[in-house]
Amino acid sequence: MNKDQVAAILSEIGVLLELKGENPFKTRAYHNGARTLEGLAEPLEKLVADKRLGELKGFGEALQDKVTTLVTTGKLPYYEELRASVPPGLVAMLDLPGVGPKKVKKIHDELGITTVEQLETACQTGTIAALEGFGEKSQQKILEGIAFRRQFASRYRISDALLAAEPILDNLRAHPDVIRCSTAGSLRRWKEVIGDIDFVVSSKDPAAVIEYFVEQPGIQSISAKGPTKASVILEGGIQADLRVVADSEFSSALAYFTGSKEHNIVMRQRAISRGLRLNEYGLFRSTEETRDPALRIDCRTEEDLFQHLGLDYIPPELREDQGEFAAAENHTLPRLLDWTHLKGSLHNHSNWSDGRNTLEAVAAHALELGCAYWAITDHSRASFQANGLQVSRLREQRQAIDTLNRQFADEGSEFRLLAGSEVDVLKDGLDYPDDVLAELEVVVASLHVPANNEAENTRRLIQAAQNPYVQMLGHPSGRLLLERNAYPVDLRAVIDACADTGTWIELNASPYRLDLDWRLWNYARQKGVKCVVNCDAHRLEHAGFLRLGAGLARKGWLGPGDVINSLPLPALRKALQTKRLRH
DNA sequence: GCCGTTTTCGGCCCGACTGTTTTCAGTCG
Repeated sequence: MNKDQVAAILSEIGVLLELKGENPFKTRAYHNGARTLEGLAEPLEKLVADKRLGELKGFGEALQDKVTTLVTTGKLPYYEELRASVPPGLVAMLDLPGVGPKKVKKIHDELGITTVEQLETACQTGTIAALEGFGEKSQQKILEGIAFRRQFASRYRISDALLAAEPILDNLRAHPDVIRCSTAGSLRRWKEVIGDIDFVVSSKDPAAVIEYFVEQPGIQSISAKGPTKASVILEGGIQADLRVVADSEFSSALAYFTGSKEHNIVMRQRAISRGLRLNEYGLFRSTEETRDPALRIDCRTEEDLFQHLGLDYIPPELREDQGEFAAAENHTLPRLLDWTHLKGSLHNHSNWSDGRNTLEAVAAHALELGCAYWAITDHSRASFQANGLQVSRLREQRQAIDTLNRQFADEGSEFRLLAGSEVDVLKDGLDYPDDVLAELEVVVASLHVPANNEAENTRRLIQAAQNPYVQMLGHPSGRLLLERNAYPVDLRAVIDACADTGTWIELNASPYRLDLDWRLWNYARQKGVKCVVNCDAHRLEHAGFLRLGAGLARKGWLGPGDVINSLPLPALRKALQTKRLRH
């Protein structure tokens, strides 16, 4: 068993003990142990073999024994017994908002409820509201939480869809009978959440391609298989549809299956107004329903298709009927950001707070990716749960960063870490005083504990934007895709305040966030507010989120000129100073 | 369950929110 597997089990033991009402310091010992293992620099097997587990902070006799057993035998009787003694439904209840271990325990102990379904029934009959410590509102909130989960049962974050789709696309592309192929649908439009994956392929031998498709690795079941289309369910539950067409039909099929529905309606209307007809089989010189090849206008590519309808090429990300037609007619579509324009990320964590990796490892990884800079913005002190930095540790970290940067300079490297903070936006202001913020190169202000009140949250974010040392607001809506809605906040008012104060807004590129939402970026751009595409990286591989964030920036009509971290380091340093110099 | 001694057990434990309370418990980040 490797360290991640062992850490997951320690963490689960912690959760199970919480549900049993164990001493909270004991449960925390397990959670702490899990986190220590996750951040381990050397192989856990070696540590166990050398009997050096006791050197780890927080590893006493009990944890050393349990981890040693897990690593050497792959099993732990204590864990298995514990797990058997707690109904799995209780663990699932913990995912509901406002429901923690104490409440689950009460629901279980007093009502004998062991599943989420039973809990739902108990809410509907008013049994939960009658429990001591609960009331109408908690009962309602639990019901809403259950409904929310059900509503998103077959929705997937774009990162998961890309991970499933790209290997299949690569395989299709390599197949000898495939002429052209692409993803389509919401995935190609780069929606943050998708329902299913669509592929469009052109081929002279559709049957061969269909056969090949349904035999791809990672397919759980085949739901439909015909001469030109097939549907499968992938492991993980995502449905994937393949449509095979003749190569002459490829551009119109691709446009048709890419959508959006609203975009396609306007496209067809434009065709009709020109005495043409557009459908998935082509663009035809007729207003009648037809597939007659003699009437088809030759459109080899989507570019041709748009051109025949009097439009510049509209990138798939913009096909939402959100103003792209007017811009394509007037030749004012923006030149969109490409993820290779990005030179680094300005909001990231290290193991000084809740990140997994050391400063050295983070810097080495960013350098290897070809970044010019990478900001370290660990949590501020109020984020206690994330091991937020007291001022003294913040200054200590700054020294460590300076030391690393001197090494880069000595080696002749242009790469630099930037010293910063993700400072909490608290009820009465920021978590560090201005003189401390002034010492930092990069300050991201984030609201982690919102009020249940739109005006109040809006006020706090605007106040944060007004601080001269805050260059940008982090994940301004607080949403977690498919998990939690945004907190109530008037984002247009916040954007206006950022425009007034010269504050940037983050496009948090974590697949759970993708926040600020793409729907608001065009508004922000028109107001002159700059975007920063940030990874919010907590481990090395999160640097890959830059690609996701760039996709969503494109969807928000942003070009390289709108995105601060497309600037090279000297220009970036200057931009970081702009707001401060005004004071 | 761990730590650090005051060498045998007490302390560990931020800040803010909601909802259920009438001064606080539970939850969350």
